[in-house]
Amino acid sequence: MPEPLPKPLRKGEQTRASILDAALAIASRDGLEGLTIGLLAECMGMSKSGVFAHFGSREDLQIDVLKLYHHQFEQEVFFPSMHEPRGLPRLQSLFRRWVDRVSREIASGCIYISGAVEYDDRPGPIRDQLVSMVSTWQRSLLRAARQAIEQGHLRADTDADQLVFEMYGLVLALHHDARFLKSPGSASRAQAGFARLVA
Amino acid sequence: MPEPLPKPLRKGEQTRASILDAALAIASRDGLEGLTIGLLAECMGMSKSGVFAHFGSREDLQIDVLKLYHHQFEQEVFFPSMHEPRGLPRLQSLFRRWVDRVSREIASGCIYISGAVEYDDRPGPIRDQLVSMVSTWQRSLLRAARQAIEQGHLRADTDADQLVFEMYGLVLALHHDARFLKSPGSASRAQAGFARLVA
DNA sequence: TGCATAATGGCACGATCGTTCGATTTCTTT
DNA sequence: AAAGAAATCGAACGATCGTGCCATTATGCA
Repeated sequence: MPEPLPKPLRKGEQTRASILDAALAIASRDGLEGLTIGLLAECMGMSKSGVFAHFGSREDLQIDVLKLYHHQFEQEVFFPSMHEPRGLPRLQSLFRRWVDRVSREIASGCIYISGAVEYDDRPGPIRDQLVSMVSTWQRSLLRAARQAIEQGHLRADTDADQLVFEMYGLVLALHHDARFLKSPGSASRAQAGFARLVA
Repeated sequence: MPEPLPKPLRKGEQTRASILDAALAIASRDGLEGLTIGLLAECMGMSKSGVFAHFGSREDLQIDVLKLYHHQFEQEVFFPSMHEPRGLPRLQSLFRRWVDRVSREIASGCIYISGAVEYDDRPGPIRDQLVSMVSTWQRSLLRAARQAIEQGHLRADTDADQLVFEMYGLVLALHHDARFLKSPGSASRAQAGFARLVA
């Protein structure tokens, strides 16, 4: 019997993937709202309609960019930390890898952070997707924090939600000071803040 | 002798001021990049060119909006705190009033915070103005923190820059969680974080 | 090597943007 | 009240946006 789903042919998927890569780079620098079909086409050296044909709409493109970013974030930050033992080591690994990634992103920009500002008052599928991803990430942090408390690595009266709130604040401050104010040494400030948090 | 500078006549200045008010409201909700002449004209019930004539360009309008925001921020947060005694009381007042203002801004949005993301990679006069204002605010916090150390209200080995970094992070987390994630109780989390910082 | 199909380009549309210009209305002052 | 200045409007411009349509080229399989 023949393949009922002939599986989208090679070339298309390949260029689609490299378009998505370029789109992610643009969205990181200029924000998801700055990701424009024309600019993307120019970066790819192809026509607007040629680019457009790979996505049903600009919104679909933006959402695919978000999913790609989420995937990379998981691969780089979340999954490696899951190999650390439960409790404080895992929580520390999550935070360290997170800070490392955002530090490396200073030149480009973190989509979770810029997206939070761009879509804090703009309902729709993009905002929904973004909220879902950020919430997932915060829940992962919360779970690790609670485990660290259970394991006795943190004081028993620690407020896990408050801890995650302040961890997020440290990374937001890092992004703000480093990327906006171009102030050096923000990464070590974030690390120092975390050290004091879990002391 | 006649007035050599007949002083810009009444009507113009008055409508210009109310246009600026509307512009500030729009920029708070949609960001400085979302502040558009057409939208502003619609809000004011007048023509695009009628609105435009009050400002040399859109960029000038945006900068004037920034200056207005800065002025309001000073009036509401900075100046009242200067009546508090030097040291911890003044620092606490600055932080409390700051958090109060951002909390009230949850419905509209804080231009310092959204602007930092919008213009972190977009050089030009608007970014310059924004960086200057935010830097001024951070220096004010830093001065108050140093005075609190001098007065012996904080431990002598306190790192004032680190303290300001973490204070800023708490407010950024408040803005993020409350405005983007619509999560309640963020204001008290920010206050709790500050209390632990100065303990 | 053909042929079907996928991938891309060219072109145009309506909308919106900032901005300009000239006419017109409204205000201020003499 | 008349004159002069200031304020506002209406229409248009070029640019850019997302998107649809159709022709053209490149690709993968028989």
